[in-house]
Amino acid sequence: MPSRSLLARELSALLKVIAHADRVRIIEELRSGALEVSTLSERLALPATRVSQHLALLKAHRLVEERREGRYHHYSLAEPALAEWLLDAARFLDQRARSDLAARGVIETATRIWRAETPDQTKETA
Amino acid sequence: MPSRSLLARELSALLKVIAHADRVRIIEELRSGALEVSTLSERLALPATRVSQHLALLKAHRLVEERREGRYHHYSLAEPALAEWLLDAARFLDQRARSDLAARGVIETATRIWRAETPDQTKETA
DNA sequence: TTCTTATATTCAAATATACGAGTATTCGCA
DNA sequence: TGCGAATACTCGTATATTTGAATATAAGAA
Repeated sequence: MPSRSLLARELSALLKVIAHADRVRIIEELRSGALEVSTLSERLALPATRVSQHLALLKAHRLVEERREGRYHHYSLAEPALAEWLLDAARFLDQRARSDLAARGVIETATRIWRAETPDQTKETA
Repeated sequence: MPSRSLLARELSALLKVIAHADRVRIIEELRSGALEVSTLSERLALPATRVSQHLALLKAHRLVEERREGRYHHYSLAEPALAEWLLDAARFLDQRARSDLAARGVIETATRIWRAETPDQTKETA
């Protein structure tokens, strides 16, 4: 029954792609729609090169899609639900981290913002 | 506003812990209750040493809990919902992998089994 | 065409992770 | 007490990932 371990391998590969602070932030930022590399670079305070590299990886795994328009490349989530699923993982954070973040209201705020900013995104899985 | 990037770091750290085929399988196996290292070792066809190492990592991040009983150490998911959340990620797998797995019915079967085997687990977090 | 901006690619060094082998530790039993 | 089984820990090595710097491409403006 290698199909089970196959699924495990696919899932772990997927998680590996997302498991980077920069990429998590990129997915966060893309929750409400497409953005260019330069915009992401500003918002996240990261060099554009780095953002570009992360986006290339995310794109290679079909987590984001690229739409070129002139010299700007717009990136968007292939599955907007990904952002919600990801934030949902906050449930499983270590208690210390969770209470720390909860104290600052980060998770709650993020949840509210994400849900508010992506009202219909979940439906249109185009 | 470093709280956002703090959340991203915590989430990525969490994903990093799960992002290994062996550990995904361990989480799968633990979905229906506690198991010993030796049982996991058999079921997954992995050396016990390796299983033990993975469990130590999962435990360090409070994803699993240990209950010692004699010389057997029973491990269980700290949050049984983790297994469901993880399987849910199959939605975001690359289309190629997804259709391959779908053709074999792996995801559907797994979903059914997992849901069926974990009816009340969500409540008894002991 | 030349210049400028936006994004990609390549390379090498630093860092992190995975792995097995060997060695502890802990427990139950005699 | 001593032995064997179950699990944990500590290494060194192999491999993978991350990173910035440098270079390359692509598109619009002059």
